[in-house]
Amino acid sequence: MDPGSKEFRRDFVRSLVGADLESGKHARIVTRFPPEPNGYLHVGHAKSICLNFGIALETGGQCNMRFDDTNPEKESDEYVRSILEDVRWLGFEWGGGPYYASDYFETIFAAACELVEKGLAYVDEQTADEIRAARGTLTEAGSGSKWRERPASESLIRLDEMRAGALPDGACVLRARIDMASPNINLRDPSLLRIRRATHHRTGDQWCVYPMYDFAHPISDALEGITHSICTLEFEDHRPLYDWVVANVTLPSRPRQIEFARLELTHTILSKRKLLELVKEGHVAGWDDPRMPTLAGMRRRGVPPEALRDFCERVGVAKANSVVDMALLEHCVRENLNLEAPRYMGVLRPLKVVIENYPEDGEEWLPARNNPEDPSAGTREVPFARELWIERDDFRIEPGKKFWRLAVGREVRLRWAYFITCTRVEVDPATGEPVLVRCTYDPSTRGGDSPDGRKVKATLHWVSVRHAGTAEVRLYDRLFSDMSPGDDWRERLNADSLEVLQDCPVEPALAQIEKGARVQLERVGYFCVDARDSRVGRPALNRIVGLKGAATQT
RNA sequence: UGGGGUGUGGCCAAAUUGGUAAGGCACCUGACUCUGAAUCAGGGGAUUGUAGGUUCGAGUCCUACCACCCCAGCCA
Repeated sequence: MDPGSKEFRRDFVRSLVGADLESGKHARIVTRFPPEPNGYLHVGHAKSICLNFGIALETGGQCNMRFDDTNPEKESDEYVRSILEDVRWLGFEWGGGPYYASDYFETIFAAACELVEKGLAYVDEQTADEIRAARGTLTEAGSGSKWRERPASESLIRLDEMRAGALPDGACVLRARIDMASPNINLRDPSLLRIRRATHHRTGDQWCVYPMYDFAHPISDALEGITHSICTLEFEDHRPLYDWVVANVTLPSRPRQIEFARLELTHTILSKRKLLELVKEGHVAGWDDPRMPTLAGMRRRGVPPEALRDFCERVGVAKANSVVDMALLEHCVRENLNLEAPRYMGVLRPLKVVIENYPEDGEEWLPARNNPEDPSAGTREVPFARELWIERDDFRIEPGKKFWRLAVGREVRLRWAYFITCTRVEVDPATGEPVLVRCTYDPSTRGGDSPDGRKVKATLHWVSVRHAGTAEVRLYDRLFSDMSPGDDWRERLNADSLEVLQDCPVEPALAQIEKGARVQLERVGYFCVDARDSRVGRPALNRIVGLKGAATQT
């Protein structure tokens, strides 16, 4: 793609990148996706992944997969594995690597020495509390540490002791000497290195001094030749510090940081802390619960990665914090699945129908299109017999004006089969609910069309009682009833976010479907055959998303 | 309160050097239809945060104000 083209410059980040390419500032673009391996990836990360990998793909550059693993106490190998799996699932590949900030610890330490030698950093022996107290406030300047002016040689010795493990945790910290009176608090002599005796998931006990994000990130970027370091808005006022490091440390390149607004979605929460609480408190079944906005959850739910990528393209990239409507994600999923998902018939809440003029032990297999949107998907055969299951919602004892499905005296079509007319209904005297619907069929309408051209208003899905397989159906819905759950999200959990239906009759072909398959249950919605809980002959179907205005209305 | 950002229809989001508000989602209507889906065709909705100013003309320039977000970790 031509980076100068209007098509490429869809958003302000791509515009900046395109300009740098056109001006010749960079011959090749290198971006990076730098998660900290301390949690699972969610949709918000997907936006960043699509942006960074997308730009690399579109410009013929590269995007490095890099772990920002500078805080051993919170990070683990389990997270790096899940993150790599999620990125791969989303559909992206990285050339070299994956890279790790921890691979640069030696270089970062050398950079620390360089800064000290230049008089741009010093080892501060105040306690964390003292440092905090001296930092000042939003409106008052901070004051310099008594160690601020100590000779470089002295700091260098301390620095070596820090690295050698001669000093206890918290004994001192390396600080940049910038400006204690800066209105930007990030510039009031920020900490660069701290002592932490913790086993790192990759470097083990090799180090007891670890760099802070603000120190490690620009150096990591520069070492990898990153041209554009794209991050979220909250790092905007860290940019002066990022630039300070890049300018004052001897580095092979000068990356540029660009910030964009992170994604937020209605009806869910995306903060790592809240997601963790959701899991820990048992509101969901785990990180990959299909209701979770995590990539693992969405994958389990059955969201196609293509749909998720499409969604990320559609939300756009800008600097205004915004909350995207969940409906957009659902739209992307439907649009993808409408073309891709083979159709089957299955009944969620069964009601028995007897075709009284159909032979007692009669049976016939009728051809059905697998996907009306895609002729190449072919056809399959569906068994028809005298006793059928239909959806309870498709029958009404007292049909309203707007209800045009089955009722006594009404004629409807059974998908791919026959026209049937309801003659009477048997009702449970206790509840008043219909328990059996009696109908007659018109043999001349075999296949679903009437030779005399008469029309029916409704087409119902159905399953032969005798031939039915059974499935467990999990109806997933939005995790929160409220558009923006906020901090009292616990009170806004959607009590109906999961409804499990056992023994739902499904057509034989569906009972045999392979795990992981995504299908459409006609007139009901899109489902994914759960990879974990399905058994041969008894699939567990996760609802990905319902059909628009599904068959459960008046 | 200091600093850094952002404010365009319900939700996102465009708008070359100021020239008289794209598009998508959502919603509504009609057509079509063997999925009340899809598809197709229409439609409603914006005094572009507010108030002034410059200009023949401002979302775009100037001034003031308001609202919201981020920052005082030895987290990222």
